[in-house]
Amino acid sequence: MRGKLQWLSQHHHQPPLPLPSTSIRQLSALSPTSAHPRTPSTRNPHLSEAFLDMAMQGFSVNFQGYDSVLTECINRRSFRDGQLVHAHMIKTDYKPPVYLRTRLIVLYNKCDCLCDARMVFDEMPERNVVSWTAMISAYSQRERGSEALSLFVQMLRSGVVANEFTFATVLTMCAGASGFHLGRQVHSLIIKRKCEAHIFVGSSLLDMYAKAGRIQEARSIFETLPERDVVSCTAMIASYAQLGLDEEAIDMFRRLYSEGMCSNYVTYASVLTALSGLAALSYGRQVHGHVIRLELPFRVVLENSLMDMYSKCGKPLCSRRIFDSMPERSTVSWNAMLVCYSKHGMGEDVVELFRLMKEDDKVKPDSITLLAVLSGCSHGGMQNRGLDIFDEMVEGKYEIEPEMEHYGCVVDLLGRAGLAERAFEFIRRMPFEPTPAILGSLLGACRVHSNLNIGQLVGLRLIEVEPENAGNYVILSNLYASSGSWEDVRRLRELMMEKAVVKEPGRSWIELEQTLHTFHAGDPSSHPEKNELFAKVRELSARFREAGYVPDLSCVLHDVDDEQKEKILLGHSEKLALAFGLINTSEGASLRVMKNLRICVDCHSFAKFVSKIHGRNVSLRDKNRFHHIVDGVCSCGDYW
DNA sequence: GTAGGGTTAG
Repeated sequence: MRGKLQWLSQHHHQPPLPLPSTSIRQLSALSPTSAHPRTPSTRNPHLSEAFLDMAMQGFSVNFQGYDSVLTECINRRSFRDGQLVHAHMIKTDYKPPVYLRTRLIVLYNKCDCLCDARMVFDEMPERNVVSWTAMISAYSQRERGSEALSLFVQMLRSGVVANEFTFATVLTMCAGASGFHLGRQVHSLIIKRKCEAHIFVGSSLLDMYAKAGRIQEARSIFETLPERDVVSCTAMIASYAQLGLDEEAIDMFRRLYSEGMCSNYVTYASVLTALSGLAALSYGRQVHGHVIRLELPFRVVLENSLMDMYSKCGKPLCSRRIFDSMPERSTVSWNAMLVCYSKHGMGEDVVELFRLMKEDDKVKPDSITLLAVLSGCSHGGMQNRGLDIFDEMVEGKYEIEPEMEHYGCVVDLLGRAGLAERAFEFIRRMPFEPTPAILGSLLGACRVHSNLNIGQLVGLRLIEVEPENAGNYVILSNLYASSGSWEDVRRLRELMMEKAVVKEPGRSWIELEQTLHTFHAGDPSSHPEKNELFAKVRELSARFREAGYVPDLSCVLHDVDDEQKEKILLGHSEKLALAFGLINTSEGASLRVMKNLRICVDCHSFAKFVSKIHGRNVSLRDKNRFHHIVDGVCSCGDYW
């Protein structure tokens, strides 16, 4: 049961992550200056002026002169000066060689003037691989994939041989599901050209495979790289983290760290993503200590991931402390804080923070902002405010077109307000076909408000479009059970057996003394304290029954008798984790439990009794949100 | 001269 998460155990010979108290100095020594992103050069700030003076006086300029002045313009991203240099070439009838024309492409691209760059490119009497790659890269950086791709094809057809720069650029463009097919073809070409051993090509290649979900292929590319650097190592760690393979991400970080890998701000941002997924608070705090002391550049990015780590570890106040101390904030920073409040059901804080964001001229709300605000209003019991904000959105107040997810939030808002009929009508009038997630949200609302009519309609439709999702059957079964329709519960169970539903195995975990303890539903087999644990859950259940707890058997859809159903319920992973926490912590200590799926009604009720009878604050993170339970009352208002 | 990894949601 302790399983693979043992990397967090204190029994390891070496510290699992570099601890702030012991190894800061060592880490500082490892911190690479070379890996810091390039900053615009500030040397020779008057070169352009000197050039312009000379040009005004009618001097002609030679190759070296143009080269140095263009370099300066590129470094300073000075469009105006660059344009004057370009105009001077034309005026003096200077015919720039390929090299200088390529410099002009780079300059215009850096100044965000893609059209000018393309014009220079089109007017080139001859082109080499560098000028082609510069132009392809320009399109790729501005997310103009189709133009970049068509140029790449033209380049190959014209007989110019692609080099490592070209391949790295094109592969980066192919990262993402839609580019995978092309990426594979590029990979074959790379193998033919024997470019694969190049570290830039290798890291973009592994990233391309990982972003297509092919983590094994990504890993094997990584393992066969002839050398590694901070980018290729970080790409591998980030790939695991982005796919939710958090333990693998941390294992990889530990391995590479022990092998002397350099880390930079991107590495730590990726490590924090993995720690957020695991809700490994004590390790997240250690990383926090590090990044402060290392004084890494790009603080905004790092602080954003720190905020998110604290949020996902159940510490919204810590997130806010970071947010308040930030010298500058991006839209992502605001979004991260809004999402934090939303997941923690802090509706008023969401609304207030959104108000402050609108007052800040430096940032502009985007689609994610509105998603966070709408879902925050829903989870935080501010339904009317949420509906108003959606109306404002439709009116164009935020200049953001509502997308499917925003419509989904409205269904959630209406459902939570007990307006299932209106939500149903809203779905019918939406400009989109409802996704399973939207139908699921309405079904959940019908369960809470015991609306059998609409619930049945929506539930059966949902099972039709998403027959493999066991959660749908369970919620509809809850609904049938609560209205006493036992015959329907039986029929539903048969239907589920027929469709051979495979449920994602339930898993919960709890962090105690820097070790994550994981529990799988119905399987405490390998844990040293298994007997004690099962006995404890039984004992708790019996005690809670005296206080009014009634096991909700409709949460079990197996075709077994009630006694067996109760046994299955007692084996739910979050109950095992809660019992483990009660046994191993001192009286009155808070319990922080994480679950990979949505919490079931019965476990939610069980957790409320834990808090009430044992005087423990329980913080439970499920797939969708946090449940903060104090004295038997949950912050979700029993709606999730 | 041209190039690779990252933070919020789902």
